[in-house]
Amino acid sequence: MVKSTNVTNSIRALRFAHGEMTQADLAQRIGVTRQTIIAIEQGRYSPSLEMAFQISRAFAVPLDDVFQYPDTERQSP
Amino acid sequence: MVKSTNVTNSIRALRFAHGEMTQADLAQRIGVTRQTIIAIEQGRYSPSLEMAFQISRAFAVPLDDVFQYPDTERQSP
DNA sequence: GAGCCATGTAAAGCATATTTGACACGCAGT
DNA sequence: ACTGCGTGTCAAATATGCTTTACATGGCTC
Repeated sequence: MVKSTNVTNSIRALRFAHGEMTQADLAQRIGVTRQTIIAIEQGRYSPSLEMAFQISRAFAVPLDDVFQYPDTERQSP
Repeated sequence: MVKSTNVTNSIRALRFAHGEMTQADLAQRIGVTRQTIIAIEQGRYSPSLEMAFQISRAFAVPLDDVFQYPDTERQSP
């Protein structure tokens, strides 16, 4: 498996929209490492559902507002 | 870490609400194994975000309709 | 120019999710 | 009683998420 992930996110945008929150800040607030935030923010892999919920809650927005799932996305049509 | 998961779901209910869809059916439709469906349905572990999106899409409902995340869940208040 | 801060990269290792295959049980139909 | 189906369980193997540590860069301040 070489594909990174199909889920995109708006974390970076939300971070700035929430008072210049840094990656480290967000990481701490959620309870994960900075690494994890970086990787997710860059779409290297999709987080666990729990992580996703925590992130969306950190920004006080619905989950669908943070993560977008592109259409029916076939692996290899 | 011994806790299984904090995320609950309504998969079983949705399956029946969608024409007696069996676990195997759902698994195939989503592209995972029956094992995975069983485990998630029983809350043994929380799926990846992608999996969650696929499941909710299989039922044509918003993600928050399938998975619920309990309050602010503190590990040890 | 030295020092701090925010961000990015990399590798090793542990934890968890997902797969595969096999078996058990209750229930309906023949 | 036998068969098929939906569900559940167990165990081992592979894949992926997450952590830890360490180092590199650009921008900023002093």
